[in-house]
This record gives sequence, C-alpha cells and structure tokens, in this order.
Amino acid sequence: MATLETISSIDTSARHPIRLVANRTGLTVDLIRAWEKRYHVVDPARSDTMRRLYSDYDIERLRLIRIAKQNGRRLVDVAPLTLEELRDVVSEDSRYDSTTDNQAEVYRPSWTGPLEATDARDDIDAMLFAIQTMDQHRFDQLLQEGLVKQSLPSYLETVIGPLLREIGESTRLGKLRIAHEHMATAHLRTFIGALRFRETYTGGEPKIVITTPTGQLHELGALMIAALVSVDGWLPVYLGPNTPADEIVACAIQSGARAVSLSLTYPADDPRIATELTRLRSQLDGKIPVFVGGAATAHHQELISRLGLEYPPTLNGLRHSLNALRDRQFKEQTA
Amino acid sequence: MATLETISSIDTSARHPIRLVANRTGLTVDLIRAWEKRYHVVDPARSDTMRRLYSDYDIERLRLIRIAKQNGRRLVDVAPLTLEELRDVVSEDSRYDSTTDNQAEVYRPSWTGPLEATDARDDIDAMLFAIQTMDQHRFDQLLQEGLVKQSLPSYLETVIGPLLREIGESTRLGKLRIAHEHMATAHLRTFIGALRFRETYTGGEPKIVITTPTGQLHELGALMIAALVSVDGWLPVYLGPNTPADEIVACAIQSGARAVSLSLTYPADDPRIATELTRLRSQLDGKIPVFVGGAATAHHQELISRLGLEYPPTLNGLRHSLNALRDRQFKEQTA
DNA sequence: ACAATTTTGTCCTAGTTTTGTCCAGACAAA
DNA sequence: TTTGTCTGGACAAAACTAGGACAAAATTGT
Repeated sequence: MATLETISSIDTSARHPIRLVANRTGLTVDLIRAWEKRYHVVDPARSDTMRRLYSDYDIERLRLIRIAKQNGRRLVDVAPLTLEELRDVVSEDSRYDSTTDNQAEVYRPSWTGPLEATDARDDIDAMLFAIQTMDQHRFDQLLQEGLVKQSLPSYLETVIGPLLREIGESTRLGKLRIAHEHMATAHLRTFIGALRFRETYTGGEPKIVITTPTGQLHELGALMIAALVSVDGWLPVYLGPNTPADEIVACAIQSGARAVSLSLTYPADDPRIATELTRLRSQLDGKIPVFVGGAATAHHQELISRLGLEYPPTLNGLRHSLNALRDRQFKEQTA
Repeated sequence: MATLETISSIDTSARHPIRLVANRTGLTVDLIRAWEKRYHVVDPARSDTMRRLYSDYDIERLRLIRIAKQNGRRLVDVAPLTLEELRDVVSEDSRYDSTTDNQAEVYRPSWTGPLEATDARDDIDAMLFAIQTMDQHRFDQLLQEGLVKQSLPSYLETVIGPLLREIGESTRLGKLRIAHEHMATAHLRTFIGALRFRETYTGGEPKIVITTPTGQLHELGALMIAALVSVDGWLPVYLGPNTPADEIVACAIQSGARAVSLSLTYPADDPRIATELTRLRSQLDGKIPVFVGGAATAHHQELISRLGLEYPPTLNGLRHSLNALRDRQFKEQTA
C-alpha cells in the first residue's frame, strides 16, 4: 500500500520547467540561472531545445541552499555540498538558531557519519517505555533523534502515527495510566506543532485550512497533516480542533485557501460529523476541494462519496493528491 | 588538569562566515570585529580574500564570553581566558545567581531600558491585527520578535497574558470570529509549548507537575507556567488540560515531584473544581505543596484557604514562592 | 555625591568582494 | 503573434574589511 520509497527517496527524473522550480523554491528564475552559471549549484538536464529540466532532487537542493544562505552560509561554501551534506548543515544551523544552547552530551548526528538503518519498532518501544516511566526528557530526546534519521513524511508515517495508535491502545488496555497518556499527548502536541517551523516560507505557497469538525476533539492527526504539507510547499492555516463548519468556510474564504483538510478520529459515530460535513460542502465554493482522513473516516464512506470529498487512504496518498492539485493550479495560474 | 583541547570534541577547522557566527552567538557582526580588534578575543582564519572564517571553537568561545558578560563580568577580564577557564567562570556564575534571572535570553546592552508599557501595547495590537487578518505568518513573526525584547518571564506577564485575555474578550464581543480565535489559540499552543525547550536541563532539577483539573479545558495558562518555571531551574512534568485528581497524584508520586501547579480558568463555577481540589489535597503527601492560579481562582478563595493551597496572585509571585521552596528543600537535603 | 576616566557598543567612511537583478538579442513554445 | 527561456554580460545592491570616531555605561578617584 504505502510504498516507502516514494516517500523517502527523491525522484531524480527530470521534468520541471524553471518557472515551477522558482515558484516552489521562492527563488527567481534569474537567480537560479546565475547560481548555476557561477557555482554549478545544480546541473539540470536539458530538453532537445536546451530548456532546463529540473528534478525533485534539484528542487530540494535549491531549497536547502536557500535556507543555508538565510542561516548565514556563503554561497561559495554550500554550493559544492551534496544533498546529504546540505541537510546536515541546515539542520545543524537551525538547531543552534538563536534559541537552543549548546549541550555537550546531546546526540549530534551531523558529524557521526551515515545514518544507521533504523528499526521503527525499537524506537517506538523505547518511546513507550519513556512514557511509562514518566521520563519526559528521554521521550523528547527519542523524538528528536528519530526525526533526524529519516525524512519528515516517512517519520510521521512510520513512527509518530503508530506511536499515537499504541498510546491510545495501551491506555485503553490499562497498560498506561491516564496521566501517562496525558503527558505523552501534551508533549507530542508541542513536538509536532514545532515541526512545521522547520520549513521556511517564501510567501507564494498555496494555503490549506486544516482542522477537525465540531465534536472531534483530538487534534494530533490534523497537526501531523499541517507538518506534512509544509514539506511540500503548502502554507497550513491551522485552526486546532473542534471548528464549526461555518467557521471553516469563513476561514477558507478570508485566507484564500485552495484546499481544506479535516481529520476525523473519535468519536467515530458522532452524528454531527454528517451534518457538519454536509454544511461545509454546501457552503464552500465548489473549487475548493475538501480532504478527509483519520480513523473515523471509514464509518462515513457513503456520505463522503456522496458529498464528493476526497479521502486518500494514507498520508502518502494525501501528499500526492495535494501535489497534483498544487501543480494543476500552478499551470492554470500561469496559463 | 587533563582537560586539553584534544579531549573536548570541538572542531577547530575554520569554515564559518561572520554572519553565521553572529546568528549563533546573538552578537552583532560589528561587535565581533570590535572584540577581535581590541582584545583579540578570537583570531579567525582568513579566506584568500581576507574574509574571516571562524571555527566551532571560536563560536563556543564567543558564546561563553557573551554569557560571562551577562553575568556581570568585564570583557577585559574574560577576554584572555582559555575555553576551559571560561567554562569554569560561567558555571560558577550561574550557580551563584541562579535565582536572579536577569534576562538570560538574548544579549542586550544593559542601558537599553526595560520594555515600556506602550511598546507592549503596540505589540499586542499588532498581534491582534495579524489574527484578525488571518496572517498566521505575521503573528508568528511578532511573537518571536517580542520575545527577544525582554526576558521570558516578563514577556509572559506583559505580552502573552494580556494577549490571551484580549483574544477571549474580543471573541466574546464579536470583534473576532471563532475561526480567528481558534487559529490564534492553536498557534499560541505551539509557540508557548516550544518556549520551554529554550532552557537546557542538567538532570538535577526538582520536578513540578503542571496541569488543569477535570473540567478545565483551557491549557494555555498551565503551559505558560511550565515555560516560566523552566527558567528558574524546575523541570516541568506537563500533563496538558483536564487531568483527574487521582492521576495528578499518581503522576506526582511516580515522578517524585516537589510541587504541583494547577491553572483554573473556565468555567469558574464548575462544582468539580471543589471536589477535585479536595480529593487532590487529601491524597497527596502533605509535603508536596499545591499552587493554584488563573482567572477562576478568585471564585474559590474560601476553599483554597481551607485546604491550605497556595495561590500567588501573579506569575512573579509564583516564581518567588517556587524559588523559595526550591532553596528551602535544597537546604534540608544538604543539612 | 560628583567628576574624571575607562570600558564598550554602535556607527561612519572608503575600498573590495560577493551576490542579486536586469538587459539584449536569439530561439522555442503556445 | 505573444509569451517564455536561452546565453552572455553589465550593473547595482548587499555584505565584508580596515581604521577610526563617538557616546553611553561602568568604574574609579576625590
């Protein structure tokens, strides 16, 4: 189902015109060419008529270099680095960035060589143990360490998502106290909320309203989506949980959002889900697609199809739908 | 003695441009150059075009010197010290005046006076405007900017607290939509939650359980307290909102907490407040003090005095009570 | 307490390097 | 035709360097 390689590895097949690259990286067309001319920052393939054709790999490189420059790096220094080295440099810089102080014994992956193959199962177990022993500090440490081992999307899918399910399950079975669940949830709220700000925004991103409808009080699913779509160049307008349909509509219109995403978790059989979704669909401009996801989605299949909402089965599916939507709207916009 | 540079794992290869050093240390580029010119605080390598290139070692030195200056040391005195001597000086200073918290956040020349009330007013108005226009990015920018103008405790007291009250008030009066309030609240949840991680923990901090009792769903007050006490060397065990008394007790015992802090906001007349507080007090070891605060505290004056809970009137009052408690317990422990 | 002195952060000028933007003319795509 | 991309080069803005001036704290001396 969820093919991992499409998430973690970056497509190197070339196809994007320079304009799209500029749009997505926040750089100007001229600048991209200048960087190539002077420092060979990227070496795009060419069409048979010498048009530059960039791959997703190139785009990621350019994005990282832009961030590195913002952190004070010089173009001369970062231009020759590989993608992995760039990631290291950027993540190291942002870790020190104005806030966090130096800590001698904290894990520093940038210099300790290549990433070891990671077993998500072990990581999750270690996290559950930290929760059980109320070791908040250790829990945070594990979360941070796990993140640097892989890309954010795959981290959310392979670690954070399963972890959330296991916390819920363990609490239901009495293996964790309510206090443990509270501590873990509160900490994850902070952690996931901060993930979004690892990305830098250029101002040109399409917006997406993300929330949960009335009655749905669990926000972590929605928050994960906010972090996820940031990676792909969307600007989330995150409203927290429990937002009435009217307010979602008002927000989408005022902010000029291109999409709306709702997370449905618990309770699954709340009748308000149907009324709110119906109301939302009828009031929203037909051009704004509504995505739904979460554990409770399965209980509302029929309604969702009837209303014409989109329900990608995995986080990865959501990513692809949104990427397609963004690129489609980009073409319409320039055409 | 045996601590030579070979042991400390700091990279001495020079590669960082001055701008990056400024970012990481919080010093201005002018100041870094001035220090070099006058006291040879650092002696960076040069590129072939005379650009300064700093090593990690240099950065660490500058960071420590900045901290030493904040602690009242004079530049002339600390400039000639080695890295190890600097570390000693800094750790000695921080041990000595760990209670006097003067602005430990960002370096600020001592003669730039404290933030004036009018500035806070302007900041809050600008934030409210950003909220009203759904400009999440601007809102975040304003929050970050405001933070570097003053210390964390005074920022919470003069900006974040009033802002929260005004958001609530404006929503009640219809000046803000529910969607605006949701957006602002969700963003503040992320922002305040992250504040705590500006501090570094050594492992020896006394713990304090922070939450809200059953029925109290607003967590931002509690979260502010978690950030606040981190500054003073407490390790918050933050449980989020709506925690039953039994669970608070279990958590306090399992984690070995020295104090419990509860935030009461809304609804103020919830009868569960009385039952939960009573239950909490009776089950908790008498040695663990319980602090209560928040807008709803006033409605329960009589109960609170009867149970012998502490209710400092301001955030600052809470800080002082906690500092006193920590120092008292420290003395008992050593005596 | 007051004045003199020292310390220290900021700013200025002028020259150099680095980096971002723009232009012109040719060609390609829609 | 109109719009976008290509190359190569010109130009301008931004950032850095050195040296020095200046004024606000902080310290010292009376």
